[in-house]
Amino acid sequence: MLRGNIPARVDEKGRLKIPAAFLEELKGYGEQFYVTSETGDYARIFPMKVWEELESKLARLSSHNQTKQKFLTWTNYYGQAVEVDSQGRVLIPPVLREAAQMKGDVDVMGHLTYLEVWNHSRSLENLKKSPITDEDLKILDELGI
Amino acid sequence: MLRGNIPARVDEKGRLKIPAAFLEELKGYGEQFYVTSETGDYARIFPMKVWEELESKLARLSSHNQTKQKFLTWTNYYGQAVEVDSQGRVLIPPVLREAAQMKGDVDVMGHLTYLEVWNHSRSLENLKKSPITDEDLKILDELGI
DNA sequence: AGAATCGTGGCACAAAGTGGGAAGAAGTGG
DNA sequence: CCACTTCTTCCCACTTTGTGCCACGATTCT
Repeated sequence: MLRGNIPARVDEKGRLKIPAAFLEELKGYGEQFYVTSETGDYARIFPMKVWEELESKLARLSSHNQTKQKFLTWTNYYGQAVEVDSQGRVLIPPVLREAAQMKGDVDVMGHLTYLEVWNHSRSLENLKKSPITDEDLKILDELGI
Repeated sequence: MLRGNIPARVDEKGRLKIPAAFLEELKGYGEQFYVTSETGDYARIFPMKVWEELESKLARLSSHNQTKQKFLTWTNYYGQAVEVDSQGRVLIPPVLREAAQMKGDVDVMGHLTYLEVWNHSRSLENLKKSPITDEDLKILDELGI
């Protein structure tokens, strides 16, 4: 399972080196990945199999389901199938590279079955937006966490 | 169960030697650990199994639960899976090393199922900020402690 | 006091990350 | 349909970071 955050860089050519710790975990899935986003604020990197499962879940929904349609429209817009190269790098598709500001310093976070990549400064802004309050701590405490 | 406080040091390379007393207690859990923090003020070292249990507790909550989301956002940001080496050391991930000032003297405290590590001088400040008040003593007394 | 264990630091090797060049492929415009 | 440009991919080399190993010093236990 993919967990935690490893800082990385996207080079001039839009290539992202997948941190070794994640690559190790992902190597059971082959070289095929699907890179996309729902919003364009970040990039999500799915092993192709994981994405296909997600697709088949969607397929069970009615084709008139608005939410499903929207999701597919956006993920299609930003999406592209990619392969990792021999040095463990993937090329971020230009559309997403632009939208999610995939250049320079980025944070690569594990989300159990896929990776989520944020532009580093955008990631910080995002954190600031969700501070943990004393109230939150109390709730967590009640849950035994 | 992990209890008490043992001073330790983080070396130049960001490695923390887990005090032998705690290591003994932890050896049933294997070499995999998850190092993270909610706030970045300290580091928490969870045996992977303990962390996974915590994750599954969270999984039972709605994905719209704000507190859960915040908690995961932060712990994911600071988190990284690590292994203890043959000498009982773990590498503190760079992000946390920076945020929680994991260098030089630190205090390693047992919290029953995980360890909490504070920069020593920060730990002192923290203690001073939360003195036990007469009010607290009264409450403890009522609880028969 | 002696033996054993624990913590600490240093060093050397290995692995991971980074960047750049050049060849190849794809796309564009004349 | 060809020439040119741009983007991608592959490969190599350098730098940084992490890891394993060993040895010394301190501490504890007997």
